[in-house]
Amino acid sequence: MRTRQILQDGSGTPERPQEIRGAKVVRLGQQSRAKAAVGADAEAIYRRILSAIIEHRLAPGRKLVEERLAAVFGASRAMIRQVLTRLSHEMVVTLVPNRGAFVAEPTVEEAREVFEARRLIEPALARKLALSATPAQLARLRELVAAEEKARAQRDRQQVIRLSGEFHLEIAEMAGNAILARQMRELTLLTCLIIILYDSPVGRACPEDEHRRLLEAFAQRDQDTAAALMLHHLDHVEQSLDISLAAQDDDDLERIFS
Amino acid sequence: MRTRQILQDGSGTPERPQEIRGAKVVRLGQQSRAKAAVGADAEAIYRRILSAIIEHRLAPGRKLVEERLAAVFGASRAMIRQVLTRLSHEMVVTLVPNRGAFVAEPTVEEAREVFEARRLIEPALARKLALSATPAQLARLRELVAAEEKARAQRDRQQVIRLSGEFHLEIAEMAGNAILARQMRELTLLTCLIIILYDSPVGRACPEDEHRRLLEAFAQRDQDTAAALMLHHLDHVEQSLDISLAAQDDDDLERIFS
DNA sequence: ATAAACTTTTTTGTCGACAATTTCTTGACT
DNA sequence: AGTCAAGAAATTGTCGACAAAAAAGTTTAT
Repeated sequence: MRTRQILQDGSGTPERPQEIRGAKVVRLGQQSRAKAAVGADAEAIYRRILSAIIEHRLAPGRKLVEERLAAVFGASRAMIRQVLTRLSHEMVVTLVPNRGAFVAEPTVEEAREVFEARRLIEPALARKLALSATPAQLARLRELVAAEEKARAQRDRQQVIRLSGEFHLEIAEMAGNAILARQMRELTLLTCLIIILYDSPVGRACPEDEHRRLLEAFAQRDQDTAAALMLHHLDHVEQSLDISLAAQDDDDLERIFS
Repeated sequence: MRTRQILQDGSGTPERPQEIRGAKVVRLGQQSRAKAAVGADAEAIYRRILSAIIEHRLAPGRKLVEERLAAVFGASRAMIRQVLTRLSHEMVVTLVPNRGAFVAEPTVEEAREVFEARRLIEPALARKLALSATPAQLARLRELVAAEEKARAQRDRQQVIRLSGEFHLEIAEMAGNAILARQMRELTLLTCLIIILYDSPVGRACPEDEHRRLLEAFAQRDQDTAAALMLHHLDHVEQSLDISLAAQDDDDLERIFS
């Protein structure tokens, strides 16, 4: 993956002193190729943990013990702590006082809310991008869709989820509203967790070519179609979860008696 | 708050710490009456600093020196640091590596983006609330509007800004989507900063009774009117800033040559 | 055998100290 | 004077140590 120059990330936009700043662009946490067992800045650790969560190597609910992580990354506990608080602000990790950090487990209610939020925001972003997309941007999106289709062909479900999220995030960033892009990043990350949690392994026929059709609408500057497709796509993804949303209720037994 | 029973499984480490969460509801940082010079948990410090920023006692761009704050609140520097990173994640404070923390100064571009985001989200929330508002909720909103009108009558501009933000935030929370409410909190906080920065002292005729009319639409369960009023209101507020948005360009001299 | 009470171990929370960096001050030079 | 450089002061970044809390393990009594 190439390092792209986009100003974003959860820790706030660097106001006045525009550049300074590490400048590393953090997407949905693609795994860093360098295995680098030692020497680690907070940014790198952040990305590796995020990757592990997105790629489901750290399952939702999993406890993240500070000292353990510190040992793994050859970092101090303070640094791990810093990373965990950042992840908790991004809602990927739940921080429970005196208990520790856990990979977030969005509830069914939260899942519904996330999709409701996305339905409000993303069609509007699609509309914007349809109006303004440059050839370079379209090429970049095509690249992502191609990678996703390839991963799908190889039945690499984790990569499909990650790349699909990245596709939506890229659209948000291209739409030219950094604030909304930031919020979409949160929603996209949450969506990855939700899919991991609530996706039914049976009815797997989700986005298929919907991303590609969306892309075509961008290319043709067809705002209405782009917005409509995006809305439909989101509904589609949410629908594919509904089955398990119901099934999940059984699992809530412990929560009911508390 | 209740402590929930967490089931720890032998092999892996799946747990579910759902929803213990901060629990304390933090609004836009109403000033705590207790001046409490000593003994301070992170939450209290957070609220006091946020209050100071919202109420413009800490102006945008102002540097926040850790040790100074630690002395003021009788807390350790580590604790201040924790609060500052939280504020930076909420975009109220900008954290510059090796330089320190500064009260955020949203750019004109960011201001535009914030209002664009709000136009997408808030009319939908207004529509939802119009459908579901309970008498108690309406009473609470009436209370807020009354307080705002009183502050306006007393020409207490800071309180007007704060209460106005609180009104919008309350609507977001009542609308029944916690994710969106959270995002609206960020946007509302940013809006407070934006108004402080870019409000023209001349054309002061902003929301007037718009909040009250919105409230009436809720009371009558008139979804369409509520959404339309909200949209109009947001445009109105943004318009009132436009004059200074242009004027601000002059001020950007330093930014241009950097 | 079960459950409560106690003890040990693990894990998190907090602080102060030291190193690295930036900012301010002083002084020399053109 | 103005600019630059070196030193001093202030400020941030990082770490390890200790205290507090929770979890796991052990004993004891019923």
